[in-house]
Amino acid sequence: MTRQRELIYGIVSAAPEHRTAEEIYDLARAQMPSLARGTVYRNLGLLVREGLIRKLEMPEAPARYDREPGPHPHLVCQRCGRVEDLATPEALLASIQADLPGPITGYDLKLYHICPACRGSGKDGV
Amino acid sequence: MTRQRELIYGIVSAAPEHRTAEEIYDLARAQMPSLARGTVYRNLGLLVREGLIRKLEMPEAPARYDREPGPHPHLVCQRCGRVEDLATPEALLASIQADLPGPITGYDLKLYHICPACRGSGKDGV
DNA sequence: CCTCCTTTTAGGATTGATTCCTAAAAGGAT
DNA sequence: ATCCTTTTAGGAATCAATCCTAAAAGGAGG
Repeated sequence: MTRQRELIYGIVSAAPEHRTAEEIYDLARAQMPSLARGTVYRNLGLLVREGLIRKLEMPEAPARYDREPGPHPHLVCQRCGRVEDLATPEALLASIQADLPGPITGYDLKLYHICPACRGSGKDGV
Repeated sequence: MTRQRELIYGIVSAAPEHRTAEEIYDLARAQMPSLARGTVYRNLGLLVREGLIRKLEMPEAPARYDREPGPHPHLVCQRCGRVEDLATPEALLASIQADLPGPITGYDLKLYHICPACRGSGKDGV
């Protein structure tokens, strides 16, 4: 485990934020200025493949990384892109699975809303 | 409504396939060889904004377009990328909504599996 | 079927997230 | 310290998607 990978994993696993690769790159460079962008992408991919973190593809926006690798739904703000974790609706998935012929190997459930912060300000935000 | 837009909408709405912009571009050019790729993208975006079709963002792959604009889950093959529509699990969504403070403005549920065709062939496919 | 004005198109350049490439540096046994 | 493997830095390359611009097409009056 190189210092670079440890730093990157530390940033993702330390907080519940779901950051983009670029945000992680900026935070990491504050501690290791020579860190290359490609190294961040490669290590994030590695950590995902090892099952330590999870990658969240976002519509019309860069992917975000979740320190919680297990499957669970996400609540996404349509304005600012902020993401929150939700509890897995076991019953719902079981009932859907019951109607299907083959096994479900994974799922991705995103629920969209306008977060309190964005609802407050009348602005259009990101 | 220009001939180009009618052609593009016709291709998406005619079949239950969930095609990529590139596939739609190829099919459309068979009938109108001068059609530009940018025109396909612009019109697909327009049709989505008008609510006539729906855009499906796919992980690590180009977006696909669904002739059914209403919200519903999708069953996605992890090998070949083929997409099928599923019925909306009203109860599931209602129970999730009940636990949240604000209104859900939309959702995206993808269930992953290996489709029968891909399961059959032992191959690695796309 | 002219005219004028607005919208759309073709074609190609551009963008932006992400991946790939290569020589140099770091790991990490022994 | 040595040797071999893995990883990194830095920058080029990729690719879906968007943007740009001059030319073409709509289309409302007449």
